[in-house]
Amino acid sequence: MNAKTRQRRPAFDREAGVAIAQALFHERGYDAVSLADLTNAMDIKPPSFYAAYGSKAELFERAMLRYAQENALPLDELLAPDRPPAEALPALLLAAAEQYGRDSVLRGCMITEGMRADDPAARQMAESLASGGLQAIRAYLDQVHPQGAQALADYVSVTLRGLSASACNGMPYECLTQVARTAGRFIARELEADEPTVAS
Amino acid sequence: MNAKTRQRRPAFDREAGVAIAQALFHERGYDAVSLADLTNAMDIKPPSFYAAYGSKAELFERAMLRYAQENALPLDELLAPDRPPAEALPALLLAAAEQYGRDSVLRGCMITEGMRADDPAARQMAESLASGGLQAIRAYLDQVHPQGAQALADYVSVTLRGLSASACNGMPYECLTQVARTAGRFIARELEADEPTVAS
DNA sequence: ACCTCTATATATCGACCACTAAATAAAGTG
DNA sequence: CACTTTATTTAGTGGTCGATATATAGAGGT
Repeated sequence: MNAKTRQRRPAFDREAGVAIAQALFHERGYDAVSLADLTNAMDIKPPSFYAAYGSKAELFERAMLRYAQENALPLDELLAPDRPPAEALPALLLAAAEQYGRDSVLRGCMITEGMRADDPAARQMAESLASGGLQAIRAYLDQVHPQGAQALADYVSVTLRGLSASACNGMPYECLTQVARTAGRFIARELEADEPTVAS
Repeated sequence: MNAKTRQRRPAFDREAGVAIAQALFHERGYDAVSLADLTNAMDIKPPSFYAAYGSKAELFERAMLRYAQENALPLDELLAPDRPPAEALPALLLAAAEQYGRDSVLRGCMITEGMRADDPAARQMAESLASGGLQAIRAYLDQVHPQGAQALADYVSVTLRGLSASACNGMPYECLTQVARTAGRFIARELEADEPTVAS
């Protein structure tokens, strides 16, 4: 028999596959990454893919969770309750802009952009993850700036979305950070207008 | 022969088809609207579609042009050269927020969101159309506020993108307009800090 | 009435989509 | 070693994608 017998690779690293998927989904978005893209990048066949991850949407969720653990902004530190909002919010915006524009290929916030997927399941996963961050901002502002907390949180949310979308469309790093500094300066000025001096 | 002979409708209204396509593309985005969606909504068959519009991407361009003519913000009036930027830019942001959140189904800016299409041709068409609006903002600021015109234009651009993306993801009308007013107030405060009184 | 031209209808096209049934090679277990 | 389990392989599923070849029905001119 000169017919070459079927060969089989050893089991592939599932966590490494999640990392590969994370990069692909972040770079192109959920809908633009096909199963063939994923299996080619991981060098596996579709049945191995489904045995390991269940479905494209489930892998997307694992990839977003991995992104959140590795790349999410340290909201606990940025929005520490003892930090004044006139300092914390500008720092948050600047940190976001720096991360969104740092890498030339992985641009914007993977979770924010994941909320625009055409697939409803993938979109809800992203929205669920994103709501956690927004709630953290809201909770921080409820503590340190109760009057107008919702309005400020909404302003920050819209600005973060604009930064992520602009980063995805190629706005350069310096431009993103300058916009973030501008918005941060605006916020600080607004807050200092309300409370020029500390109470105690 | 009892076989029913093939029937043929009279020629369909091509401009009405563009209007239908405009609504579909605006509501769901370029990639999420299929040929079958378009031909079903127009009540025509694919060959009629291609005879009339050439391709899905060409129809998307016609739909965006129609959107620009009908729904685009009146930048000429909003950014009239004799209007002070502390008044014009807040008005621009508020007008955008009102339009992006007015309709419950046609949300956000069709052109801004079109820039996120997976199809490169469709994306470039949208980017080309959007650059016109950004250039108008930039040209206005070069005239009325030459120092820091680019930074202000970038800030406005990012805010507009954030408003459009937030509108698409369901942020309510009142929330969008409040954020726009907040950003407008920030801009006005910044400009009045630079030029507290008029020179002449 | 006859012919011409255009736009329609039928019926696909090949490519790609996410996903899977059946067979088999490797790894684990006694 | 023999046996079971697990994960891989090959080879496909049915469906949808954007786009089209061919035939024919209608409109208009003469």
